Order: sequence, then C-alpha cells, then structure tokens
Amino acid sequence: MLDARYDKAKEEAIYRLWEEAQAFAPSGTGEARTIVMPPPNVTGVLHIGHALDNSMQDALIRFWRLSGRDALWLPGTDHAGIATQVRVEEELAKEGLSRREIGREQFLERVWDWKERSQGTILSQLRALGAGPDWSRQRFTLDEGVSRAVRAAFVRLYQDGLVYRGSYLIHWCPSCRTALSDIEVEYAEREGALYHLHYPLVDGDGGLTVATTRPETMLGDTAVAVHPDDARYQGLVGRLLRHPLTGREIPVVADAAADPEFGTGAVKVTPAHDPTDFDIGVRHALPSIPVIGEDGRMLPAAGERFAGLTREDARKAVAEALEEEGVLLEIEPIRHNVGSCERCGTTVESLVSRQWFVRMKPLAEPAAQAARDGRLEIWPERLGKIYTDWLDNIRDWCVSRQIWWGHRIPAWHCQECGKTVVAMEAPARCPDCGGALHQDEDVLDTWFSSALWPFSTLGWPDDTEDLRRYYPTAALVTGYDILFFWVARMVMMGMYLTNQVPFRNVVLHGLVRDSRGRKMSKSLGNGLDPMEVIAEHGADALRYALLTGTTPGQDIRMSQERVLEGRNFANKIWNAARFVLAQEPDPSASPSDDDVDRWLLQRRDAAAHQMTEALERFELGEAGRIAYEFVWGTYCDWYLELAKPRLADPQQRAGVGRVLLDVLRDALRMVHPFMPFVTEGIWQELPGSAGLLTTDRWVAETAQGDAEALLRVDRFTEAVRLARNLRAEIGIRQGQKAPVIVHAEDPQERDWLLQHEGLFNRLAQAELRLAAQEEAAPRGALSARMPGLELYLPAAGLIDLAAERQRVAKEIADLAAEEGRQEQKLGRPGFRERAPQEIVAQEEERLTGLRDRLARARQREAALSQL
RNA sequence: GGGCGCGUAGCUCAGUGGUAGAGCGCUUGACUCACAUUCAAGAGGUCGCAGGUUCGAUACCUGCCGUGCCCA
Repeated sequence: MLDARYDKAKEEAIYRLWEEAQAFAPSGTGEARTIVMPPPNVTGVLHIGHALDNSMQDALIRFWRLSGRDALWLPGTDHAGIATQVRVEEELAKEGLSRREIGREQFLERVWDWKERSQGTILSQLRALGAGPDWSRQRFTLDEGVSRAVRAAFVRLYQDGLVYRGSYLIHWCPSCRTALSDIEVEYAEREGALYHLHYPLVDGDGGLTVATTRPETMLGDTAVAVHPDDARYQGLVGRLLRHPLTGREIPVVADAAADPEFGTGAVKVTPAHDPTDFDIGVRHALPSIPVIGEDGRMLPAAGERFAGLTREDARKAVAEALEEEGVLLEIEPIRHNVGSCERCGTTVESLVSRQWFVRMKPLAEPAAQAARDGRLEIWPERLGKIYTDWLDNIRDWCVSRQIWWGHRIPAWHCQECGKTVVAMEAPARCPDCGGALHQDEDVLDTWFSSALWPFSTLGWPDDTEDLRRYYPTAALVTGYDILFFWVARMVMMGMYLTNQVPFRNVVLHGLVRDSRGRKMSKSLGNGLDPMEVIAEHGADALRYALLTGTTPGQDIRMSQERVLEGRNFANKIWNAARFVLAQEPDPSASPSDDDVDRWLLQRRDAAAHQMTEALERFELGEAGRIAYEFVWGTYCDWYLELAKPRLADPQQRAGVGRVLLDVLRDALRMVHPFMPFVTEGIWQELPGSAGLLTTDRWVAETAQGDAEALLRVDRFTEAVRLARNLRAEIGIRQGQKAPVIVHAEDPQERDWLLQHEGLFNRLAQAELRLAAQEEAAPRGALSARMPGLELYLPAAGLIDLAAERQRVAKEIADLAAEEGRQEQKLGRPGFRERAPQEIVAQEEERLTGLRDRLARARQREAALSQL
C-alpha cells in the first residue's frame, strides 16, 4: 500500500533506478531522433530558464523513447569564455590578485578548478530536475574532441578564405578588455546631450556647426560630412575647416550617411571611433586617428591636455576646452541609444583593432535558404522570418577575444618574417623562412565552438558511427533570445562543414518571467530558484508548471501558484493509483467490457491521439493539458466513480480491476514526459510491471470505434450532472438520496439507463425511477432537460415557491431572448442559401431545442402557479 | 525608423469562421471508506476600440489605442 501522500523525496531513488538500468542510453533501434542539449554555462548554477529548456527536451525525449524511437539526448556544458573568466577574475580580486600577476598558465588552472566545481553543481541540478540525457556521451566545449573540431573548422574556413585577419573598427569592452561581436552589444536608450560645435573655415569667414553626442571623440576628427543633397551646405563641400582644438585642417565631405534631419545636418567624422564614420572614412580615404585606448582612456594622440583621462572625464574636459575657444554653441538634452557590453554592462567603445573575422555572407545564404525551403523548420513559424531577415543582412563576425579562457586560435605567427600559419597542430618552424613561431595570443568567441556543438559532440570531424546515425539531429530546443547568437550560427557552420542542416527542427521557447511579467533577475530578487521549488514541491510539480504554462515561443509567467497546480496533479495521480492498488487488481483477469469501459478506452485513445499530434508539433503545453484533462477529468472524476459500485459486485470486480489497471498504466504513460518521477514511482508498484516505465511503450490505441458507447455514457454523465444540479437547487443535503424521475424519449436509452440504474443512483445520490413512455410530467417537481431526456425531482413542500417562480421566470426570459436571437440568425438574408447544410440543420435543431425548453419552462411556470 | 508579439472571467493564460474554456481566486454545501494537495454545485466575460470581408467575426483584413520585445 502506498502512503496517503506522494513523497517527493522518492525522486532521488527513482533517478538512480534509471541510471542503473542505463535507461537514458539510446535503444539503437527505430528511427533515430537526437537532441543535443544547449550546454549550460559553467558560470554558476541552473536557473529557471534552464529548467524550462531542459524540461522541454526531456519531455520530448521521453515521449520519443516511449513511442519507439531511437532517442538520444546528448548532454554537455559550455566553458562560456568571457562570463567565466570574469567570475574567476572577481574571485582573484578578492585575494588581491589579478590574472596578469599570476600568468596565463596559473590562471587557467584556477578556471579549470572553478569549472569542475560549477559543472558538478549543474549536473546534479539537471538530475534533480529529472532530466535524463545519455550521460555516457557527456561533452564539454573545451574537451579534447570538441577542441579538435574547433581547430578543424577554423583551419578549413581559413583555407577556404572564410576566415581572415585584419584591422577594422570593432566593438570593444574597456572593462573586459576584449573585442566583441556585433550582437554582444546591447543598445538601450539613455539620457544624453547633443553638443553643437562650431568648426571654422580655414579660408574665409564662417564655418560649420556640427552636432555630436560624443564630443571627446572630436579629438580624432578627420572630416566633417554633410548630405550631398543638403542645400544648406552645397558651397562648403570640398573646403577645409580648422579643427578647433588641434588645429588640424579637415575637409568637408559629401556623404549620404549624414542625416540632414539630425542635429544641424552636419556631422563630425571620427573614423577611428564610430562605425558610420569608419565607413565614411573608407569612402573618402580619410585618415584615422585613434584617440581612445583599450582601457577606455584617452591616448597621447588626443593631446597633452586630455591624454590619460577616462572617456567620461575627457567629455567634460573637451567641453570645457571648447567653451574656452568659444565654439561650444549649445548643449541640448537628448535621449539616444548607447551600446553596452552584454556581459558587464560597460559602455562599449568602437575602435580599430586587428582581429580575426569570419566572412558570413557565403555561410548565411544556404542557412537562410534551408529555412525557406523547409529543410529547417522553425517553431513557431513567425520566428523563422526573424531568422532569415537577420541572415539576409548579416555582417562579418569578429571571432577573436583578448581573453585566456577558451579555444586558443590555431594560428602561429613567425617572429622573423611575420608570416601567419593556420594549422591543426603547432608547426615547428616558419615554412617560409624557418624562423621561430609563436601562437596567436587570442582565443575564439565562445559561440564559435557552440556553433559546432550539434556535430562536434557526435565526433566530427571524424566520420564516426554516432555521427552517421544520430546526425542531423531531430530538434534543437532553446530560447528565442539566442536565435542569432547560437541557432543561426549552428545552421551556418553545420551546413558548411557537414553539408547538412544540423537539426531539422528549431523549437523556440520564451523567457521565464515573474508573476508580474518582469524578467527574472538576480538584481531584482524576483528569480525563482528551481532548486528551491524542487525542494519544496518536487521536480514533477515544477516541470508540469513550466511545460503547461507555455505556448510555443511565448514568454511564460511563473509563480508559486502554478507550481501548486502541478503538485496537486501529482497528488491526484498518486491517489488514483492508491485506489487502484487497494483493489488488488489482477493483471491477468479479462477486462470488463461494459459500455462505460468502452467509453473510457475511447476517451483514452482520443487523448493519446491528440497528445501524439501535439507533441509531434512540439506543442508541449497543449499535450500536457490533454493529459491533465484525461487523467483528472475522465479517469478520476468519472471512471473511478463508475468503477466503485461495480467493484463491489463480485461478478464484475476482476474485470473492472483489470480496466482500472490497464488505463492507469496508460495514464502514467501520458503523464510521464511531464512528470517522470511520480509516474515511474507508481509504475514500479503496479502488479505485473516489467521493467521501467521510461523504457516502456507509448499508449496503444486499441478501442474499437464504438460511437454508441461514447454517446450513451456522455449522455449518462450529462444526466447525472443535471440530477446533481437539481439536488443542489433545493438544497438537499449531501448523503441524502433524492427521488429522481427520468423520462427518456428513446426506448433504447430507457433500457440502457435501467441497466445502469445503480451507477446513476450512486453518482447522483438518487433513487431513480424511469417514467413510462406516456406518463405525464409530475406536478410540483423541479425539472431539467437535455435533448431527448427529462429529469424530475418531486419536491412538493420542499421548494421555496417564490424563489422557484422567480428562477423559472428568469429562465423563460433568457430562453425567450435566446430564441429571438436564434430566429434572427436563421432568418438572416442569405443564411439558408449560403451556409453549409449541416450548419443550417444544426442551427434549426438548436432553435427547436430552445423552443422546446421554453415550452417546458412555461409549463413549469403554469404548474407552479397552481401550487 | 522598420519588424514582431500580446490585449479573452477578479488574476494567470488556453482556444476556435457557426452555442466562449482551464487553473487559481470567489460563493454555497460536504472531513462521502484514493485524494480537503479533495469532492459536488454556482456566480462571473458586449473576447481592447472602430471600420471592412462574410449568410455569419472573439477568430480573417485594415486602422487606432494600450503594452512588451527584437532590429537599425
């Protein structure tokens, strides 16, 4: 016998059961379906977003495995270059150390230590969540195999001319001291100011007024640009201006990048520190003068007065200097976009730097094409357009990072002749001059290795058995927030390096927000710690809340209440199982075959069928809701109650027990992907269970189509509801039987009800009497009806006459209004001609029904008035 | 500036070209021998606003309002 309440403490033991049985290993037979886990960063702990992401994957994998697929879920973790390095540097700083002090080698040792600790935490958290990936294939982005794949990819791209090194304007984080790719910069609107500066003409009077939000960069100005069509400045193009602080002579150039609407329509051009200006500089062959360094401080080129100042201080100092010169005309407050480092929030700087880049256009085209022609399906579909739009407008990807934690770029520079060699392994000497080589100091963007993840984890670049069997993968499940960072890049790399899409489906989910719709974050303190939730309510409850609270691609609001729904559901299943077990059902008995049994099986088949369809469309929320409705609404609320009186009958007991047991198993199968622990826990207790639920089979749809049983029992349950309704209306106490007279128009239904009288009486707490066909409606009785069936509850003396008259009057008014609307609908011009036949028939039937009910209500009104 | 999402019961959200749904909350009753983490009954909604398409729109189209996000 099970305890009265499901104990979440059992989860650990159940997980051990799975691991010991190697239940998570792919079966090796059936259609191969792979999910490669988006590797959690080894920066810390699992958050609620990971819980959602991994619950989804686990649910899909468990469903696939149950339905006979060769399901592989490949786990791993990510080294998360900048993020992890920043954490370890913080740790060092607490000891008063810096990474430069201890050196590259020692620093990396520290990071590996950190990685081991953090990874251990994360992996145990995944287990607590019930995630069941094939741990034997676990990978880490810096392990030998993946590292080799990274080198192979880099070398191949380099040889094909898709990787190049050069000096370009890049985003730079002065705090992390590294280059960033375009998408690692986040833009947000901030309060700023538009400084209006006057640049005088070298020859003659007058000059130009430019507007800028970054006056400190003016020290590196090498031109002023105006729009070619801007009539105001036609005469000035080609003339020289004198730089108000440096005295440098700079030209006025005509360039379409100057927006006549913004500020004064004239912009200063600083090619060394602004992306737009960089392009203008290229178009007009302007010199580029860097004035801000990698530490965010002004360089000597900025002039003695400013060198060494931070960007912020320099802004003030430059404004002062300009003021002194009398060329600062105005400071206008303005809100504008400022870019900051995704990792640390520091305002990014644009500066010219020698970096490694990946040429994206040739990679992006096939990746976009794959989505357009359906080789790659993105769920929900609308996000596919965002994906292709991004690829269509892609820019080259800066992949080198000036940090230590990551894949060191496999490039060696000759100290003698400067030649660069890119190779899988370190070459001994320079192939050109025989000089000594040293490896490039930089490491690759973390996303570079992530981009190879779906195949590097399966053994690429080797042609392994795993790669042949499990690649391309079936689905990639992740948040829409890393569609560009990760998904698009995996497709590009996958298609280029393996000639195949890395996954056939991209399943995108939303972000987890708090109950007020805010992003969960540490600083807000509104984060829900998945481990706390699991400790309190169990992993099943958390998973259920996450999985059913979501519609594809939509953000999900999480709250404690949602988790309680899951906890209650787990408890419900547990107790249903407790009941079934208490009957000591015999798994070898032959199943009962009454209409109520057939009804249950058909309901089960429908639920399983709908679930299968929803799951194949990756609609996990929908599937979970179907399971809930079947288990709670159909199996527990109705079938279990229908079973109770039948179990008391020795003739029926064994057969009903068998159906209870069989369908309980099916219920467990349906719920298992959502709540693996409680379902497996129950499965283990059931008589006749062989092996584990998780490696068992999905629901077999076995019911013979029996529309009649379905209809009969549906009508029966409806009749029970009506009877309960009547009881409640006159306040008959619970436990007290109420006499109910039923008048069934159809003699067959009358017979059916007669046969199932006991069930009716039990469920409706009634004493049923079936009226003879010609019998008149009893006087002084409450009545209710459904098509073809009337119920009466004789209540003379029990009814509050005044209240009942009022109630009936309201019913009549409502029905009359409804009848009017219905008549109008049917009488609408064109309706009968244009609407489909079955709709017309249906609407007519509805009107007939309404009129019928109205007539009955009026009869009742008349009857009441006679009392 | 461009694009996208959302607006349905008090709250959180499903959903559908033909009678509007769930969970929680609320009201009433019941500690009924699986479960009070429960059971039964009930109240509660001009489906954001305005046009249009249609025999028929909460659903499809357009515009607007509110709100959130992405890209520039």
